[in-house]
Amino acid sequence: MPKAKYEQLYQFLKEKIESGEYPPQELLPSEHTLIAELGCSRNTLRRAVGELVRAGYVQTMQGKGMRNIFQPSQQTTFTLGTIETFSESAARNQQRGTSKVLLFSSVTADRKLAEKTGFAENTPLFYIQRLHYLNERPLIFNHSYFRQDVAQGLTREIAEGSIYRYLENELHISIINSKRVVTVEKATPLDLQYLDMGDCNCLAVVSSQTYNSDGVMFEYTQSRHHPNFFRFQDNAVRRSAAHGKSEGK
Amino acid sequence: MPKAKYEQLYQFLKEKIESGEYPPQELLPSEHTLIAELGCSRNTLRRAVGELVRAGYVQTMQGKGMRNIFQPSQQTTFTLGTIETFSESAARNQQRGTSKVLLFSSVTADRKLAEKTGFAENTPLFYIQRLHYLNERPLIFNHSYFRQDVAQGLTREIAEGSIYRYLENELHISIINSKRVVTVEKATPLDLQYLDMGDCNCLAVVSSQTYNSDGVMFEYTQSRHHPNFFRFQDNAVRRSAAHGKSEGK
DNA sequence: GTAAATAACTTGTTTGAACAAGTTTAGGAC
DNA sequence: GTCCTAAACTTGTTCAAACAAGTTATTTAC
Repeated sequence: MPKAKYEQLYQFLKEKIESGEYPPQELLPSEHTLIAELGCSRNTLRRAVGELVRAGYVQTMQGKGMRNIFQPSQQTTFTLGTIETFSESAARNQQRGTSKVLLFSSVTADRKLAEKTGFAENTPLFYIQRLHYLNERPLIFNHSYFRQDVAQGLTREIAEGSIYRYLENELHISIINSKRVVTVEKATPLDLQYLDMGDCNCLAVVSSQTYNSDGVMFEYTQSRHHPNFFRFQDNAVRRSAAHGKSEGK
Repeated sequence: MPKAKYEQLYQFLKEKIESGEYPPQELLPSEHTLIAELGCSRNTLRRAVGELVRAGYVQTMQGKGMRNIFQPSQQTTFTLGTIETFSESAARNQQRGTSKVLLFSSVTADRKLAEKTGFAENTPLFYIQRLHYLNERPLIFNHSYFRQDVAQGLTREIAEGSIYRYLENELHISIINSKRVVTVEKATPLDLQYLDMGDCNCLAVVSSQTYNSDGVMFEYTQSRHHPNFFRFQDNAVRRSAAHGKSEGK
């Protein structure tokens, strides 16, 4: 449902690449050709191409062209750069995700909690513990804190479903961006109790601070992932690199 | 040394934000104002702003403006979206990084190694084990594989210094992009031997496949990070989100 | 005073154009 | 043939303009 033309072009080219319509490791048609083919301006095409580069589908080289570098192993559970809920991500991978609320409570941020989460001291918060299952396996143990004055009317029943749907559709809060940090931590007794971790004593922890359109951080969530099923993907682009000389053929 | 104007504007605004010249949590001057102030076109300014958004410095809201959401805890050891060598990253954090080559050898990819790395079977490779220290502490155990036909003339002496400097400056190879995956793995006896991990039996593993301008993957590196010192940072932006309504003041 | 309509902002998208810079191809001198 | 040069590509950057869409402030009608 993207209405922006550059989003449509991005999706269109992405699907053509994924389906193998453009031969792997080969150059795509030039900008000039694509513009004529797709009926758009150069700027709009380049915007779509820029996203393909960031997503790791193509690499562009000044003077040469753009090369298809897609490899079909890319479908993974988690992607970077976008905010996705657990259920959205599960659906995208055609797997069944379910969630269980272990705890729904109200707390006030003390010094220690304020330090950890980034909320101001004495802020009234909802504290929610949730367990996420993928195909009946408990994989993620979630600790979430929501500002009570922003997430007004949040209940345990809502948390059983989708909190974000409530925030966006009912409260009309717009989620803008989320700062995330991935670390590795020792497992707590609680982790060991709920996640079936075998003999691993560490897990992957994704801490995220989420902001709304007023610039206030309204959510802090710590997602503790089962080590064997955690996978974070990224494509890095070398900035302002001198491009290589041709080697002929 | 960035010559592109939008890069200069990005750096300029980034530094102004970091130094507190723009008040935190407040709106920055409007595009119109900044254009007049900086002497550039709207497109060029917006390109710089787009990078600030991706880097998590500002959030933009249609109709409202752009808000400074920088928080000074952002200087960490590793960043996403860019390719940095260990020494570059250490220097940026004003810490002393040293490296030691544990093994320099030639191998040929068998089926298992080909499966793991993504190289074709029977590809001649350099296999290098390196240990990276930060402030005398061993933190990263690196397993690198380089295609011999691309990294011609690579020696143990070069690996003691900077491999990338050799590839870029001597061989004139241009590194374009790198696909990375972060996972958590059980520590091997080798990990335990070299990294002082205490009672943790898992570590963070960053596997990366790096491509040159000919689209050939010439490097596969598995970086095994000490769990207590691993930190991966990211800023996610909610795509095509409906922006929130004003709440007045 | 209140509320609706309007104007004046803000950022978001798209187009067109020109030039810069890197690569490949074609042609010419020898 | 070889080598150099020039032309014809390619992508990269910057500018200018117009309109769309969301928000805020102002004006107008009652």
